[in-house]
Amino acid sequence: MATIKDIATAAGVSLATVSRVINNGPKVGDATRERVKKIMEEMGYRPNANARALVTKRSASLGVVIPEFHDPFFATLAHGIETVTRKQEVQILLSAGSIEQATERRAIETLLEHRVEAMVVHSKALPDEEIIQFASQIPGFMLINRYIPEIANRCVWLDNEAGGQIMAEHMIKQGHSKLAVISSRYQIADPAMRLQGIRNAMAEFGLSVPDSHIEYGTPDQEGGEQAVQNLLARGIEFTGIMAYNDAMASGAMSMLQDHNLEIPGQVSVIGYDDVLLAKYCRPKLTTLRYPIEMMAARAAELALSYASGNTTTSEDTYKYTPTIVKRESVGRPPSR
Amino acid sequence: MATIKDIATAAGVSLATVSRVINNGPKVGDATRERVKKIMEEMGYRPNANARALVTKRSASLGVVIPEFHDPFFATLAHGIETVTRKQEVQILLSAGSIEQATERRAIETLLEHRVEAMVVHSKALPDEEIIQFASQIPGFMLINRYIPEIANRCVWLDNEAGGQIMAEHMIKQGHSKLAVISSRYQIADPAMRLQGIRNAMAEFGLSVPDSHIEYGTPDQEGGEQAVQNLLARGIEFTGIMAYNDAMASGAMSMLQDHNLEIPGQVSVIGYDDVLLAKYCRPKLTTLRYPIEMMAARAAELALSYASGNTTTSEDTYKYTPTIVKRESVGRPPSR
DNA sequence: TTTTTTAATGCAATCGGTTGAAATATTCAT
DNA sequence: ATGAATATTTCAACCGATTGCATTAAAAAA
Repeated sequence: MATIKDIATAAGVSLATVSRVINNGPKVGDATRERVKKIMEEMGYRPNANARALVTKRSASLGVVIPEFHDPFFATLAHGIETVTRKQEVQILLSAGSIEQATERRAIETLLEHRVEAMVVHSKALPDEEIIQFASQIPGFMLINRYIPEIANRCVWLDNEAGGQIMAEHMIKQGHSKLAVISSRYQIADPAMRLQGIRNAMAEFGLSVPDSHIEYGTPDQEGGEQAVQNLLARGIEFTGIMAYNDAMASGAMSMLQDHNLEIPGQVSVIGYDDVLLAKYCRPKLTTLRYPIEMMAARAAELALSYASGNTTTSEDTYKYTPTIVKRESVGRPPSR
Repeated sequence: MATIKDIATAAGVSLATVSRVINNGPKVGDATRERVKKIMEEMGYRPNANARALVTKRSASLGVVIPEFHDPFFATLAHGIETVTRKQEVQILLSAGSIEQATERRAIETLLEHRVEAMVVHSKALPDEEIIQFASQIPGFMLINRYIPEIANRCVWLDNEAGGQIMAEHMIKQGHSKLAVISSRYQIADPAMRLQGIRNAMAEFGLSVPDSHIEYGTPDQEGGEQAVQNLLARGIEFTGIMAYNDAMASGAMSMLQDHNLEIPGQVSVIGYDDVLLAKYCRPKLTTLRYPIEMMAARAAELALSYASGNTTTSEDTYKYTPTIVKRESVGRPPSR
C-alpha cells in the first residue's frame, strides 16, 4: 500500500507538502495541490490511520462498550450512537463486556490502548470507584444507563425508579389491585430500582406487593414464561402483571395464553423498555418507553464534545424519565 | 499516559528490554522482567495500539461492515463475529454502510485506512468488480451473504434459491395450492433468488405463481401489513402466504388477524430468517432457519486465518442451506 | 586463570505520518 | 529595478512502539 513518501516522490515534492494536501491544509499552491491529488488518486493512496493517530494523538473514533449485540435493546443503543458517529465521520470501535467485572474492565482497557479519546460505556459490574477512576483518566468518558453522583455530568441515565412508579400507577388507575411482579434475577441495580418505584406507587395508594407476588427469572422470554408458570402453580391471584422488561412480558403473555387466560380481558400485562418486540407481539404490549436510542446519541455527542476539549458549563445532569406507551395489553380488571 | 520510555527510565533499562517484557519476548532476565512488570503495573502503563500497529503492520482487529445494527438479523450476525473475536483477543472495528454504494465503499475504505488485515463485509450495493478488487487487495477480506464465483473462497453465503424452494415445497406438501408471495421491493439479489426458488418448487408440482399473487413491500412489518392489505383489497384468494422475511411475515399475520382470519386455521404463513421475533410472535412463526450467527463466525474465522497467511487448501466454498423450522403458523388449508 | 559459549541488555533504524520553523520563490509597492 | 511582504515549499524533529545486530556481563569449559 502506497505511503505518503511514495506520493511525495512521484509528485516530486516533499512529504510535508503531501501531508498538507491530504489534510486540506493551507500553504500549498493550487497547481501543486491538484497534481498531488491526482497522483494520490492514481496510486490509490489511503492515509494510515494508525500513523496519524500516533502523531496527532487523536483517533477519530469512538469506543463503545456494551454487553452484547444480540439483545435488541443494545442493538438500538448502538444504532443511536451510530447516527452521531456517521454524521461526525468518526469510527466505532466496539468492545463487548458481558456484565462481568473482568470482561468489562478488559473492554475498557482495550479501548484505552487504542487511545480512543471518546467512549460510551455500559457497565453494570464494575464498582463505582473504578468507573470514576476511568472517567477522570479519560476526558471523553461517558457512562450510559447508570448514575454515579461524583461524575454526574458523565452519566446519561434513566430514572428506573420513576419508571416503576409510573408503571404501577397506571395499573392501579386502571383499577388493578391484585398485582404480580416479574423481576430479573440478576443482581444489578436496575431491577431493584424498578421494584422500589413500584412499591412507592403501591404505598401511595395504600397497597403493597407481598413477596409471594414477586417472581424472579432471567430477563428474557423464558424467564417470563417460567415466572408466570410459578405464579400460577402457587395459586397466586392477580389481575395484572408488571414485568421487568418487554421480553419477560412477552414470555408472560405466551404462558398466560397457553393457560387460556385472555389478555387484557382477564389479565393485564405491562412491559418495560419498548423494544421492537413490544410492537410485534400480540396483543401489542403496553410498556414504558426507554428512549435508549436518543440517550445513546446524546451520550455519544457528549463524549465527542468532552473529548475535543469542551467542558460542561453547568453541573448538567442527563437524566431521562420513561413515559408510558399505551397499546393493547393493559385494560381494566375483570369486574366479577 | 505513560509511554514505554517512561517505564524504561523508571526501571533503569532500555526501551528494547521493556518492549520485550511487554511481549513476553525471550532474552530478558527474570529479575529484570519482574521489576519492569511491577513498574508497568504501578504506572498504569498501557501499550499504544496505534504505535504498535504502525511498526508491526498488524492491528489485532477485525473490521466489520454491516448496513445497520438496529436490525436483529445484523445484530445476530455481529454477535456471531463477536464470539470468535473474543476468543482470539481481537478488536472489532465497525463501519456501517447502508446498502448504498457510496456508504458501503466509504465503510470499507475506512477500515482499509485502519489497516485492519481481516474484514467481514456485508455488501449488497457494490458491483462485483469492485468487491473483487478489494478482495484481491486485502488477504483477509471475507464477503458474507453474497456469492461471487471469481472469489468463491472468500464468500460465506446462503443458498437463497434453495430456501425459496424448501419453503414452497413445505407449503405445497401441506396441501396448499393457492399461495401468495410477499416479497421485498428492494432491488438486491436476495428477493429475486428466493422467488425463483419458489417458482421452481411450484413448477415441480405443476403450479405457478401468477403476478397477481405477488406483492412487494418494504422488508419490515409495515411492508408485510400493507402487502396483505393489498392482497385482500384486490380480492385475491389464498390459503397460504410465503413472506420474504420474518418481519414481513409477522406484519402479515397482524393484518390477517385484524381481518379475523385465523392462523393457521384459515391462512398459513411462513417466514424466512428465523430471527428472534419468530419465536416471540403469536402464533409462533414457521420459518426457514438462516444460520447467520454460525455463518458470521465462520466468516470471521476465515478472515482471521487468511489474514495471518493461511490460504485455502482446496477451492472450498462456504455455502449454507436454510432448513425449515416448524412452529405454529403453518397448517393444512381449510378443507371447505 | 584464560578462553568460549551463552544469556542479558542496549543501540539505532524504522513504521507513516504531522507540524513549527527555516528557506526559497513570487508578488507588489515604490 | 529593488527591497519588503507574502506565498510556497522543504527540513527535521517527533509520536510510541518493534527488532536485527552489536555489546556487555555472566556462566561454563579448558
